Amino acid sequence: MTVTKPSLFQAREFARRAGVTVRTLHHYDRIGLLKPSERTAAGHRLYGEREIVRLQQIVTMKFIGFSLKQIRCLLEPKNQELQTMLRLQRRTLEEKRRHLDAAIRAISAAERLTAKGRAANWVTFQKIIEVIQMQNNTDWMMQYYSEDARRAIAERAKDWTPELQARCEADWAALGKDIEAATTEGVDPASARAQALADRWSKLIEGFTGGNPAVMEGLKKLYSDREHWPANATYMPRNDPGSSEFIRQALQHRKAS
Amino acid sequence: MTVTKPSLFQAREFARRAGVTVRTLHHYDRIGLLKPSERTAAGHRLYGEREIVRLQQIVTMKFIGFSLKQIRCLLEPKNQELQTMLRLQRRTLEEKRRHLDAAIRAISAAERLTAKGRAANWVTFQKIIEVIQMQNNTDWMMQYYSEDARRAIAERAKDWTPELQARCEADWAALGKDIEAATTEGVDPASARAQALADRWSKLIEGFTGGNPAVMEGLKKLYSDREHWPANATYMPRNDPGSSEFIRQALQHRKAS
DNA sequence: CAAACCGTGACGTAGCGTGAATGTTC
DNA sequence: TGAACATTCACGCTACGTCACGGTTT
Repeated sequence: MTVTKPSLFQAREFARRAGVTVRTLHHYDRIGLLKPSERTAAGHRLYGEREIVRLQQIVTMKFIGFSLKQIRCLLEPKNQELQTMLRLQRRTLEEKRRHLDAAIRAISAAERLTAKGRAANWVTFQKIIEVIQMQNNTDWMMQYYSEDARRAIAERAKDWTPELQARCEADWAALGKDIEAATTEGVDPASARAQALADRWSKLIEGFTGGNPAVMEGLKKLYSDREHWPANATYMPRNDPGSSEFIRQALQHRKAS
Repeated sequence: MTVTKPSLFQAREFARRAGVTVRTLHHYDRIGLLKPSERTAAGHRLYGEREIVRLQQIVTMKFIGFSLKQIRCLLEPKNQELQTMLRLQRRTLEEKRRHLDAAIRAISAAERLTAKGRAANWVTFQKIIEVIQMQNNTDWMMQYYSEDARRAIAERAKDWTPELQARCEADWAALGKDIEAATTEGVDPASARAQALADRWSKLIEGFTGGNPAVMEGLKKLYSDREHWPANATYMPRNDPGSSEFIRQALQHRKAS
């Protein structure tokens, strides 16, 4: 009769089979995630078939991005909430991906700018990130918009290509830089140069609002409620009140004329 | 005459402006990334305008995903390789995003399977990840394909939608599961059931090769060179030689008939 | 006997969070 | 004088990598 082969593996071979290191096995042993089925007299670890399966499961869940603690929990036989955890984990990963995308877009924009312009400019770079962060926090910003405004924004978002987005980001960045230069040089808000800047500003704003008064209303509310912005919102010109004040004055002069 | 305002900030206020915590400032101080411009007699930190700029730069680069060590290096005035670092960092982030995408796809596929099937099945899950990992390591696998084969693969990749991909992943997963069941039950490779499995197998293979002999040649080389697969390649049935052996035999029987 | 394996510590990593114990400023 | 600041330790966390030192297997 055929004897069921015990098929025990030493650490090295066992680790190779699953694509992990021996140190990893030690670690999993210590934290109680995966213990050898037995030990030799000298204390060498021996793993069996069941351990192979378990290790594969562990590797699988690591790929999904679960922490070892979560994995230990999920592998308990009584545990039935894998479905729930999968959903949650997917949300988490999607969140991370949004951040990654934003970072990549920021770098790309910066590369384009430094490529055609001169040396890398920090202010420009930060402006870009402000804009991207803003786009990223769309959900939070929406609370400032009325129903009408939201519909209008959603409508315009439909034909909003990545190229358009990049273009827009670069424009805002360049404008921010120029305004900052103007303020530090002490340019008069009534001067022609300031008026040109104000023009570019309102053009860009219009590009976002689409001329819709409801959207502009929301935008105004958003900006005047500065003190309620989330603490981590470094992405708006709160650190540079000079620029927005400058634009405000320039716009007033334009209206007056 | 107007005196230039010193505008010094205490830790709390300074941190709030940049959206970081006081502890973070302590940390940056200790590792020499950002030191206060001065201290009060009691040792309280005081930060000036220049530090504001620097902190913003730090936050910006953190957003991009640079490590504090890299940031410290990049912020040295003599440093001129920002361009290079940006390019590298983008590559890194894109790599991470690929992994994230793969993980998300894996979860989605698993969710679909567990939704219509019964409880979550680990074997199925792992099969999915094998396939996804395989897709992910396209670059490495390409070395096994001839010029012709690569062109053919690239051609077919053009109309390769995510839906198709998901469908394909699920099919492979299901097939892998069924084969495993058959082997453990000791099904005869010559039996009708085994032939059905072999049929499904070759259909899926054909779906990838498109019937192109060059592609099939490469695939064969790839699979026969098992010992040179990267150590971390848990994504191929190396741990389950039984299944592939079973299919090999079943296919031979089919040829013979 | 030598090579190749095994074991157990124990420290290092990144970027802070979170106290604890204590002094300073308004 | 009390509240709200500030300071410096110092341990905790993730998932192992990387020695160091010494025993075991073949």
